[in-house]
Amino acid sequence: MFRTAPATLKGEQTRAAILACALELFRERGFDSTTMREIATRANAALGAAYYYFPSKEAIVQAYYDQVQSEHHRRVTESLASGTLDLKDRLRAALHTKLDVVQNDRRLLGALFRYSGEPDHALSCFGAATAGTRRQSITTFALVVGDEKLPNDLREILPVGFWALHLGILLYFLYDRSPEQARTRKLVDGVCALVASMVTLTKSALLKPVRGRLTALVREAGLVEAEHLAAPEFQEEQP
Amino acid sequence: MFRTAPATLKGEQTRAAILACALELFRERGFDSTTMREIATRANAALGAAYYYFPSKEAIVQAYYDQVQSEHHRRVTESLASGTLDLKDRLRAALHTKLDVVQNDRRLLGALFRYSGEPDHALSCFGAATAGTRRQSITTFALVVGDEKLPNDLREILPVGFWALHLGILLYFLYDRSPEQARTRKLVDGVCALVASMVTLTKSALLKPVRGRLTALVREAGLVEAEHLAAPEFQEEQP
DNA sequence: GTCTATACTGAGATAGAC
DNA sequence: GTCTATCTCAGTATAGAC
Repeated sequence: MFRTAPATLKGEQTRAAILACALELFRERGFDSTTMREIATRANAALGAAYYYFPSKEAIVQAYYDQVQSEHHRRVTESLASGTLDLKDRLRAALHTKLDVVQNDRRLLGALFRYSGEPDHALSCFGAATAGTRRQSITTFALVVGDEKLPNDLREILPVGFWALHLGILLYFLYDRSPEQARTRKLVDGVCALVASMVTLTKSALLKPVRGRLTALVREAGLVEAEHLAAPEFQEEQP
Repeated sequence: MFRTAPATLKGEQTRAAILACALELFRERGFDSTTMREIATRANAALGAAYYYFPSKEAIVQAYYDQVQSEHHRRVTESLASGTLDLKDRLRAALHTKLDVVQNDRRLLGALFRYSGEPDHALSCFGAATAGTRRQSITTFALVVGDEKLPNDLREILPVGFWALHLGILLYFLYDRSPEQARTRKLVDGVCALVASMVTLTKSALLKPVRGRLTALVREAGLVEAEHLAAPEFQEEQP
């Protein structure tokens, strides 16, 4: 995604300083109005140093997001450790912890979606280059599914479905101007209750055929790969 | 959204030339690798002229998309004129005609999503500045719902739901490398059949409560406004 | 391998003359 | 309404210090 981790301790410190100062500036002034030169200056480094570690300004946000994700995984693991939560509450925990992690970073999070419509861009959030990040996030949502007693086809698509849902929630969150994004929090609660009900319902005879068609569709569309770890790489060429 | 229509005939011609040449270049070389200088040169205009009519490069794509949308509305109206299609086939017609209109423009369509994560940007596809465009598109999908016999709450949210679905399809389409995006076409067919089945099912006693909760949630989230014409403006401030 | 310093290019965007 | 000149800033290049 970006340059490999620094080998030396000093290198690691420089990289961390650049990342930290960049995030400070993004939070203060937003992503666009922050320049790479300001970032380097605040980090007491030369412009070249910033570009040595991050190939572009957007790559810094991507690095931030990788941190967000590992922190999210940690928190979800922690929340589910007791093993006492049902599906609804596990999903609630996963979505709320995600929001907790990014709560103060709405001004920079938007940059992550900048290349979402460009398949070949290195920073496209659906592109091949970010498949690793995506796979990890889906793995986190696979924890939410856990060993819930579910039909196999549902088990297969639910992690990807939850991941997609969480993207939608993040988008809503970005646009939510209510104090502390309380509106998004409320939406999360409602959505989780609804999703849990729907999952239960798909076991009924009435809905079984629809469930089968849905899962077949998702599979055929290539939206889910083996082991619940989607890497939506589309085959075939058309140059 | 962008500058108002030119007053003079000559002005209108210049604007049209710039738009046409820009689209040519975007199709040939993609959005990013086309420069505003090249666009102006090909249109026999100065760089300043291009910026006089379009405040930014992305604004040109937005102008293109407004054309796409009015053409889409025209085609949908035409397709539904006979009045013989059922809900599934009306939705199919709406989605396929949309794809027909943009079929050869995948290299520029992606730019439309560039500011989707930035609420305040003039070209955010979910932002206040593009509410008009969005409202029109939802109106087109309201035609698909038509006078189908449906519970009122469903009638209220379906146009917005179809519009959101169509955005997802467009995104899939952008990433679809199968020849002529046959894969997307197949997905559309599957999705339409499934959606129609699900709409029918929501009338059953088993699903009525879930339907009520879903529609309540969508309403509370502010995703649908009066008269089926959503303008997702979020209230309250948090400066 | 990890930087500093500096100069340079390209392109989006703007100001102001006409 | 249109053009020329100019600005800003992301990103590159290079040469060298440690």
